[in-house]
Amino acid sequence: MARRSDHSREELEELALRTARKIVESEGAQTLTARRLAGDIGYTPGTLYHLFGSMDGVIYRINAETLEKIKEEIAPLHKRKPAQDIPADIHKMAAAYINFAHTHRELWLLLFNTQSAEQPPAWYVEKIEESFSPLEEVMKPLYKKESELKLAARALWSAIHGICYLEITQKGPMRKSRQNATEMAKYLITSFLNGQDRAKA
Amino acid sequence: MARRSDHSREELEELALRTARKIVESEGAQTLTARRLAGDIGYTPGTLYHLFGSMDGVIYRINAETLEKIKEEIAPLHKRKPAQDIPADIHKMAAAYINFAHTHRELWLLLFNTQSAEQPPAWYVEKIEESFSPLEEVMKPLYKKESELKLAARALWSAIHGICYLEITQKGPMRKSRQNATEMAKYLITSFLNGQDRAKA
DNA sequence: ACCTGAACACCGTTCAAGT
DNA sequence: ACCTGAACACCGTTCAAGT
Repeated sequence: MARRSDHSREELEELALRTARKIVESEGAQTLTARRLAGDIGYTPGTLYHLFGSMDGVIYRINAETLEKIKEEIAPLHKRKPAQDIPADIHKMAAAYINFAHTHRELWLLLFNTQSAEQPPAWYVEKIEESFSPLEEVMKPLYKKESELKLAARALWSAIHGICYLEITQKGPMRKSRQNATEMAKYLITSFLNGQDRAKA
Repeated sequence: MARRSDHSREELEELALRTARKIVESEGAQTLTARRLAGDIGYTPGTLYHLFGSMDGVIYRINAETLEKIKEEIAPLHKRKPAQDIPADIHKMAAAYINFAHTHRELWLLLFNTQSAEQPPAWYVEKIEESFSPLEEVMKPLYKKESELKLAARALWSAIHGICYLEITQKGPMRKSRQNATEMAKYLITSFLNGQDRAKA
């Protein structure tokens, strides 16, 4: 059995989170249990509670990392230097989001398809808002009013997410095919942006 | 203890499903367990496996009922007699959907926020497709090509669902307020339909 | 044939006791 | 202070045995 001298608290937390993420990625969210995780890192369940407070605490930490990764995948697609093609940037972001959900299916499901008993901590809610900011930034030039920007960006983001979610979970009316979610998102974004141009004209 | 003479198989199934739905509605999906449900109807867990095969089997049956209810709430909002105001019908359907999710929160979460180990049975997949048909029907006059109708209807439905889902689960970037999901859906639908008109013109 | 009841192999979580 | 290990109160599921 491992002893406290083996790792500092920080090292132990990192080891636990890395191992937990590996379990989820390779065997799904269902197999991430306190006993399994503790066993894999050579400690007992009690240690996890000492470090993270609860299993939900572990999950929030993993999900925060996943949100960070999503943001990293999406943010660079906003090229601000040359003459901006905003619709193209939005299309790229949506495609990157859908692609992330497919390539990191289990982590993405842990993020969106898990219900925890606890209320999410404030730092986690903040992470959610951050992960979403790149789209709002790209869309900024399209709106004069801050309130309309927020409404439009959130509505569009939720829409893209919904298309992705129903495809991945197979809980909506659509066939199993990766092409479809991307295609739907493309169609939706194009129509949405067209409609907004028109409303302004 | 109850005996087989007390109920026919059909009666017993109905009793179990009615009781299960009541448990979910009043105490959430988490409290629906085999032992709890069996206890509430005066039988043992084994009986539930005899009737439904598994707890997932029970959940699919409840979810099928919920899909039926959703369809019932949404279908009548399509008034086909007078001069049709298709956008108005779509707005009403979205509002009804979002309203259902709020008034039947726990049943709606059981439908969309639960991951089962089993593959959904064919009759359940059929139910999903059916529940979604009213929107496709309303949108039909807007499209010449069947394939575009399908793409547009599914994209829009998924989008509305996504807006609703992220509000209810609080997993997306938005504040807690019922007004917001409805408002976002309104904005999205209006822009989407505007954009499609324009693409056709 | 229908249903039980006990068992199997697990859960999340807590906390006195050890080092 | 850190971690254990045992306990508490549960899970879903199976299946021989009873009626």
